[in-house]
Amino acid sequence: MAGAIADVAALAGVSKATASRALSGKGYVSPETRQRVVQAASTIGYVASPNAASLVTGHTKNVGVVIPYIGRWFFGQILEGIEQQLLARGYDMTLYTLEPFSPARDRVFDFFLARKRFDGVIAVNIQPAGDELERLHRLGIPLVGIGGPLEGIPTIAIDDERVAALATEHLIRLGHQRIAHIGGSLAEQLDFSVHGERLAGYRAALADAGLSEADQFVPTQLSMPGGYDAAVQLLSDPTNRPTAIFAASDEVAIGTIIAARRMGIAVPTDLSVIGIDGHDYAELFSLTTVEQHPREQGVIAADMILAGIDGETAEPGVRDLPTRLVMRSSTGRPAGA
Amino acid sequence: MAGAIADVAALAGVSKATASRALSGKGYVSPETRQRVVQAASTIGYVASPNAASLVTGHTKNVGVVIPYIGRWFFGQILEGIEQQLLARGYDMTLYTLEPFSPARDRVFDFFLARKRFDGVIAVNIQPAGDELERLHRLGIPLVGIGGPLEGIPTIAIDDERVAALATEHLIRLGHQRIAHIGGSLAEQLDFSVHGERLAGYRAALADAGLSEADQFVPTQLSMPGGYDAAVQLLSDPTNRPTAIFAASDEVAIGTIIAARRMGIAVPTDLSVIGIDGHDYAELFSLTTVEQHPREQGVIAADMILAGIDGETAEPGVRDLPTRLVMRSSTGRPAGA
DNA sequence: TTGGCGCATGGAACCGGTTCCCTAACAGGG
DNA sequence: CCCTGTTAGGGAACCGGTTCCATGCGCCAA
Repeated sequence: MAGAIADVAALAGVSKATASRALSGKGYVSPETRQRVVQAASTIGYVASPNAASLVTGHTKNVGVVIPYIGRWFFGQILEGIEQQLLARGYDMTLYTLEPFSPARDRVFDFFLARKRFDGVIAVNIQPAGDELERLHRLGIPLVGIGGPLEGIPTIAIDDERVAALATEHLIRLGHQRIAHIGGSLAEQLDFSVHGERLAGYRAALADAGLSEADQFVPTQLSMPGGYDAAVQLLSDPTNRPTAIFAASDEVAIGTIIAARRMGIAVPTDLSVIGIDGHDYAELFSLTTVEQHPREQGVIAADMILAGIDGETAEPGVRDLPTRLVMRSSTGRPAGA
Repeated sequence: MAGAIADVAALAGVSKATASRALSGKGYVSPETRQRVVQAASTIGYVASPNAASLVTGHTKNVGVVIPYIGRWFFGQILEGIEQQLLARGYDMTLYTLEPFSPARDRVFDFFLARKRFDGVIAVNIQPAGDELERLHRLGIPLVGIGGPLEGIPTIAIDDERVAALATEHLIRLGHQRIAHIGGSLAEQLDFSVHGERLAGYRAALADAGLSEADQFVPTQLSMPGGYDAAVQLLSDPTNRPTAIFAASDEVAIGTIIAARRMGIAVPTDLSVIGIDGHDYAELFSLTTVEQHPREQGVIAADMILAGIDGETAEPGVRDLPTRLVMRSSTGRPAGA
């Protein structure tokens, strides 16, 4: 191996100890000596081995991220935010995907996370099952969550119930009385408390407006095809059709719009559609939505975990991020109004 | 810290050496001793420190992945494939996003990749600039590429030129004579040789059919909004309108379809649209496309890098993966035919 | 009986850094 | 002039594993 610190030290004519101090900038080293060491390091092409350093310092400069999917827009945005921030601070990001009911869960928790490879772990939309939460805490390193609340872990999220209520109220204010909801399956609830909360927000808003009997919920996959299928199901009976649909995500909302178009139902004249996310494609479909900013969430989570690694103790609990209703032309007054 | 191998050894009443052998399964250990050691390890809750092990073995069980974006469908699929395969083999995946002209490039190459933290590196759609390629090789570890060809590195890809020709020929076979191409900007060519090759394939197919004078290329972002904008530009003049569009990606194709619908142009009656990718959403839009399988590509790349780490030397060069034309109803004969 | 071999195990070196502790030189203050 | 504090730098321990080498023992063949 070309380039251990001993070689640098030898070339510069100093001890390993001095070479280390010179390169790290800690401790007393005369300017000339430092200069010599730096020079030697660069001629050799020396790069420090993080493994060796971690071994003694106990810091790995590596953060683990556990996330259910990579490919979906929402999660991709979060990852980009996290990665950007970690990179800027000199940290690596090691990624594990942990699909809801994957048999790999145990493996990830036991084998990968348990080893002392990380300075901190960010759990994105992971609802720990069984003793998984305890195992996370046992790691003894800072933890940060994004999404659902995690016992004893500082978490950033949006207030899903309130956001859902906000979206539903927007439809109510426009005059709609028959408002359906297409949302995440409650069977997947294990990993996404989000689904239940958005449904609850929808129902609370209906109840507040005295529209509870109009409650109509169709569960589906949170994707465009999922939204499409659910919408077809919901809109196929012309005699009994909602005038507005609150979709739990923008992709679902877009799928809904496509279904409506294909069925000859005009949006927003015959059907208003609102989503949640602020997806990159929302504008293309003129979609009214409540924006959250997943990329921002990733940035904030990274900042929090870095602060935790630096010794600041964040109090557990959920920190709600602001959201914003963005009106476009997929929503309007119902035909009768 | 609770649980170094020395503690395990002490509890089992053996030496560190024996404990290590018992746990790794290498070397001679009597069954009873092994049993005792394993027992001790589990009562203590011992997990090996990969850093310490890497230090002496030289293997980190960690693969670096460099990729231009995370959030886009295509790259997300690749990542899922890579990650799944690495996880199954006990490897970690550390991720760096390297956007085409990002100033972070140098940082990634110098600071992150240069350290001896990886057993191998997978470069996804990275066209190295300047001495970046040489720096990759200098790492002295197995390298695998996905996408564009990389000098001296085994790469898996699809034959972009042929795929583009295939798609274009499909349109020609249907009887189209005015076929436009919406593709990636050649200014981004630095990172995506793909763009140029697809354009070349398109032109070659036109030339073969004696339609060269119909060549009409509009560069754009490879996304739905990108496709939408380009399509609007391409279709806005009714007197001079192509009857078919070959889009360089499915997202572009979908954006094109949306634009056409909004402009009152029927697909496929007035306009045929074909894409490339096999996107999850292709079916929803009845999109004819040439399927590649990015997730598969990720799996194969992971297998190759693991083989390389195991000492098998793969010869450099591009390994082309099969693709498949999937016909749906976004393409058809031109109106006049 | 002796030599050699296979198995089981312990001691110690080693991987490549960081850091503690110690010494030395050279101030400045009393 | 001596004591103390500050700056520079070296030696060595240490982080937590893996692996080389040496040792001991039982057993079989010569």
